[in-house]
Amino acid sequence: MSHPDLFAERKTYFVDVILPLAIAKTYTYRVPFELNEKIGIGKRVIVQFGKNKVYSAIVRDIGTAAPEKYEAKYILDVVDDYAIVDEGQLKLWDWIADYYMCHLGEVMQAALPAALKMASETKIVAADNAELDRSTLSDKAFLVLDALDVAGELSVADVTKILGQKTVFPLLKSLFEQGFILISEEIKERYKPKTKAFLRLASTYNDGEGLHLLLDSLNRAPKQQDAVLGYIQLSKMQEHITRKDLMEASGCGSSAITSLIDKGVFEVQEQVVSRFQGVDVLLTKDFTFSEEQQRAFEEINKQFEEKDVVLLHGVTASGKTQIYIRMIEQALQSAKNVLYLLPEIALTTQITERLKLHFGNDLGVYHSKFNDNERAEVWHKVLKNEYKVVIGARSSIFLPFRDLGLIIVDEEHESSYKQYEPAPRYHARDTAIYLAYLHHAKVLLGSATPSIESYYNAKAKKYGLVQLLQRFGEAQLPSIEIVNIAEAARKGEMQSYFSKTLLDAIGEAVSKKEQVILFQNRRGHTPFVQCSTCGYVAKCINCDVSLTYHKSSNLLHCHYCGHTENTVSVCPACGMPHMESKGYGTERVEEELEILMPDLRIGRLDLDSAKGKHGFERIISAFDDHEYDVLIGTQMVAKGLDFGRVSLIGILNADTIINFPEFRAYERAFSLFSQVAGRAGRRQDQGRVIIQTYNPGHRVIEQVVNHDYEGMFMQEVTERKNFAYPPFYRIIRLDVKHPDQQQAADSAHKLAELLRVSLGNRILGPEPPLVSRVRNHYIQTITLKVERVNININKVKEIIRAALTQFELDKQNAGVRVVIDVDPY
DNA sequence: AGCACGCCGACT
DNA sequence: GTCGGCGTGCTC
Repeated sequence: MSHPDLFAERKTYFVDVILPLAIAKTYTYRVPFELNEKIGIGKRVIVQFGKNKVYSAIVRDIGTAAPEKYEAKYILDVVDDYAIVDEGQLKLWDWIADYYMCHLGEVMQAALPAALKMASETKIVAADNAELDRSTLSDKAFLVLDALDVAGELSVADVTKILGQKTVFPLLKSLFEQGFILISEEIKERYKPKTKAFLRLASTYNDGEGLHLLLDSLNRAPKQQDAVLGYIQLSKMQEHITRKDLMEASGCGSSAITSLIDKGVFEVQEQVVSRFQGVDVLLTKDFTFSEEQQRAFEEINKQFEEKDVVLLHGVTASGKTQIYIRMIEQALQSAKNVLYLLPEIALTTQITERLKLHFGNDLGVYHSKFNDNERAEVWHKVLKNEYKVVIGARSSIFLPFRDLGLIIVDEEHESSYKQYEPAPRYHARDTAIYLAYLHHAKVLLGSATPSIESYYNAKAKKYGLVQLLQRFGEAQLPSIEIVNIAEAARKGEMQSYFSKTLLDAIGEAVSKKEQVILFQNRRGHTPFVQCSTCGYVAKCINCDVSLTYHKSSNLLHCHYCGHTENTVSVCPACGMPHMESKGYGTERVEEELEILMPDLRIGRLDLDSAKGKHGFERIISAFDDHEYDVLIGTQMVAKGLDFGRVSLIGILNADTIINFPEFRAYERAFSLFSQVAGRAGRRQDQGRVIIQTYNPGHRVIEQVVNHDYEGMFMQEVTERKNFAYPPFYRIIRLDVKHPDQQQAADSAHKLAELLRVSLGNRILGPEPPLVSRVRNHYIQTITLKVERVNININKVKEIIRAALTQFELDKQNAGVRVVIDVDPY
């Protein structure tokens, strides 16, 4: 039977696709007739690109005009039955590529979890799912699984060979979705989540009849009967029943239960349980607002009537989280979805647990410590609108939201919202504001120490502003004391890196069974080793930085490229055996404190100790369980963690942070110290903070002591205005990189001149950055400062693009890489 | 990003 | 004489 009208309708379609590559253009492919029905914007298609590379690309546009200058290749297949990104998301991608001056393909790379980006070199492995039924599978699927059993791991290209066909993605996709295979990324997990074994009655006995039969059959085992009856009783009251629960409730012993498990009456189910159960007393499911919170909540809503963005400036422990929860509930009531953004590091902790308590299965969590299969799963659930609320880190702005009503950006000032490497170098807070605009949603920014930009926008009435300047309940602001290190040393009151004041305070706190956090923003043992005879400093062979000694590995580490080398006792430059350790990182602080106070139980939290999927949580929960008296850490300890028993915070050396040569140094120091200080005394007692410094009179120190955010802000604003920094100017940074120092300098110079033609003295540099060589590439930085008013930033970007095109045309700049960072942090 | 094509040095 | 170094340009 033929359908003539259908044939008459047969059109040839061409699709523009986004490839997951750093390429400027989209590429046009031809759609074979048999795929006409399946094609759609936002679906993945399999295309060959170049000689023998196959990618999954995203359809961006569909048209009917054939390209004139070349013969379009056919798309090989359509992977998806439904679009995995919608047009709104594609608009967001466009915006990011345009605003942050990168390629669409790079945005796609950042946006999609790897499991949705299958390419020919992607590895697949068999899932650990022996009980899955293979009998319904097609011959081809069977063949793939068989091969996997033998080889353990296959690349997509291998599968192509095995099957002798080009289009394997739909098959792999269906195997992935049925749980037969995993897309290999991080399947190895070092630390298992905490699980508990629960009992469940086998499903055959779940109905009345089955149960009767069971009880009859247990006639001669009264204890087992009791156990089953006890289970039935318990299951009416609680969802999860442990062996222990059942033994207590039914009065029967362990052996009766074991027999029942052996008989298959009970099934044992391992369930992941939270490590943070019952930590929080402030936040039970039905909390009541303080008057202050109620006022803030109402105020936010009022501001939202006029403003799309509201900044909630609330001191630490003022109860912002409760307000967020109310805001979320409110959005859900109007059937809107919510995105709650947090910095990566704060996310792995208590807040997630609290929100879980509140929103249960309506809550999705998304961050980089999830392996890729988990991320793909969240993606699909968001797509199907199964989550009402998503809590996530930076990259969760890319999830395929349906109908966002509210985006919360918590810890709005956090620099980790900005992605450095690789492109897209986007700022999740700023991107979230655009995302909200696309959804006609509202944005609530929250911070105890707002970024200068956001606070400025609030003061300028661009954003709404709501302040919450009292701590919740009884909690008081901590008292902050300053110790002048130079003076203490003169009086002989310094032992190693600790003043007498600090040591006494530690002793006192610990004797009261309270806990202490010590803050030293440097990891490793010794930041550099130097020869005391000739001044030689051990440096990285690839980068222009000193090597940090790590005691745990007994190696010198480069924190920029990861290079390590052996330690030396004899100076390689002058041959004298006078290599000395200079400075101190967290490892050394730990070591010294152990010597001074041997009875202390000391934990350490830094990038090194928090490695692995659950490394961070392991340390945090150990500290929370009071397995340590003291936690020594880098800025990781500052991020949104609440510990009820911490009464003392020590900042060992404030000066390294304050004196960091960067225009945001004071702002950062202020917020970092305030955040760290905020960890002290979150309950009734006033916490105590001790800051050791060589500059006790420094204005930032004084502002921290006086909790004077406003003062810090006013002074910063004045300086930023005088020296042409944000929020008054935009900054675009261009890093010119080349393995040869002279080449990097020459090319950077040329590029700067090209830019100056139109942009004049808005162009600064080139000059070598703080670390002028990384991974054997020399760097020259050109900085562009553009007024916020009266200048069309898009024109400026056009000028930059034109200059870059011209720059690349010049053969003398061959091999030079230019990295653009818009709004660098 | 990958990969082929292409033009100059140390080897069978 | 060739194998192979990675510089340059293209991929629908």
